[in-house]
Amino acid sequence: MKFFVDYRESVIFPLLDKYGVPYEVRNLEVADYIIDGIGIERKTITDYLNSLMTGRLNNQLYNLSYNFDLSYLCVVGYISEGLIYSKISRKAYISSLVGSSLKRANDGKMGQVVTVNLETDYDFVFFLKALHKKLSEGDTVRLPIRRVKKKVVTDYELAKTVIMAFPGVSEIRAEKILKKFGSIKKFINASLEDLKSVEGIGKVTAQKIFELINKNFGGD
Amino acid sequence: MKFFVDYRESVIFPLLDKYGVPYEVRNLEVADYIIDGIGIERKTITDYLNSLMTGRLNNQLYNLSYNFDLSYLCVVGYISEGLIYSKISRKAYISSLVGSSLKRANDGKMGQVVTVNLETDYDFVFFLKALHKKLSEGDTVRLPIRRVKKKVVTDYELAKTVIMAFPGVSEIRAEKILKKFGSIKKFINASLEDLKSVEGIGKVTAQKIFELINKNFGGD
DNA sequence: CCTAGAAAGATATGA
DNA sequence: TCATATCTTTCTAGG
Repeated sequence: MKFFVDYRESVIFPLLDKYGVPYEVRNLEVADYIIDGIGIERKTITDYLNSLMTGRLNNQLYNLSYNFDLSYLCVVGYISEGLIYSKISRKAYISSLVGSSLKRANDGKMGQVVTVNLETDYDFVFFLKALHKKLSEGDTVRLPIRRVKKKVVTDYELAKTVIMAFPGVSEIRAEKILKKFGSIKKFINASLEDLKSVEGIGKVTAQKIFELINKNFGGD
Repeated sequence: MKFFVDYRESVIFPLLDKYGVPYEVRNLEVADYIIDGIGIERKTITDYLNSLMTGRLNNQLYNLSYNFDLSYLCVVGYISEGLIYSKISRKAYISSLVGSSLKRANDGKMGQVVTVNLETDYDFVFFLKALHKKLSEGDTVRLPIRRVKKKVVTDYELAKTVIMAFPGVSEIRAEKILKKFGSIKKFINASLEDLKSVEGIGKVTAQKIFELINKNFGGD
């Protein structure tokens, strides 16, 4: 997965190198970093407070929101320290946190900007690394499988776990499925009608399950 | 505008009084505070790190996301200080920030959870006040909250998750299985020989998987 | 959330 | 086919 860094972020390059984050330098227009369509803007706390004062922050948030479905505004530094040397009040800073998360275009269709406070540039690089890793793994989203904790796991529990891995199926439905079809194989080979006939599974869930079972991802 | 506070948040009551935020005490199920349909959960940094360790944080984030289009997880305290007295590594903490912002339901339709770090309970109360004020003013266009356009969870990921639910199969093997068979259905209907022929799956694992797939647990 | 290390199993080799 | 050694992956426990 490509990880683009704006050439002006040269202070961060050595840290990226040090912590083994592979990147490509570019001249980026709207953000300092882009990973997989997600924009990241890095600001020191001083920068942040200044932009807040001049009103430039609003524009930048708008740009991020306009250009990315999801973007991060990473504020690097210790808040209290930054506030000491700034004319901005603590109150105004906190209000800005509220404002940035609520702000939207009138059509409500713009992207979410998430403001993150990180203490140091090291933290920031770890943040980038974690983001890069998560996105590469596609792990952002996989639902946790509720594995059975006990040491001795029965086949019945294992089968249930497999069935619970389908979207929209939790323990109760899994039990009903297993009761109705008897085995994983029979469940997988069930028709859409059969799936719908399970108590607690409606047509939407049935459809989703059915599609997932049959969907082809290539293969030999 | 109604501002509901859970009765367990009594430590915050005096501060709310002091700073003139009008509220009503309730027994709230899914959040500590609710303003205009927005849920707010307050956690000390210690709580946050503990929940992270036990995995409870995931459930709580899920609940927030499930119940509110927009919700805030407010972490109160100094991160560095919290980390000193915790078994969680700094890296783990930062990764958790990434994770929480990316977490979604598999259809991408759930609410956005915004994690905010605030240094003190005073800051937290200012945060509430600012939020209450902004929402009362209605100067922010809030709804509809953006829905993620593309599926955040691909079907491929879901299929992988299902396959990973089998004992002895984790990410690497799941990918190889999906690559070889192409779909869940073909995998489930594979012969023992076919299973064994997947790279990384020997006769022991193949046998276990095969038996689990075909084992009958009764059924109608 | 991460990391480390144990445990389990896969694969390669040689007889 | 089996025994052995080495390597990979999974999975759990601990931080």
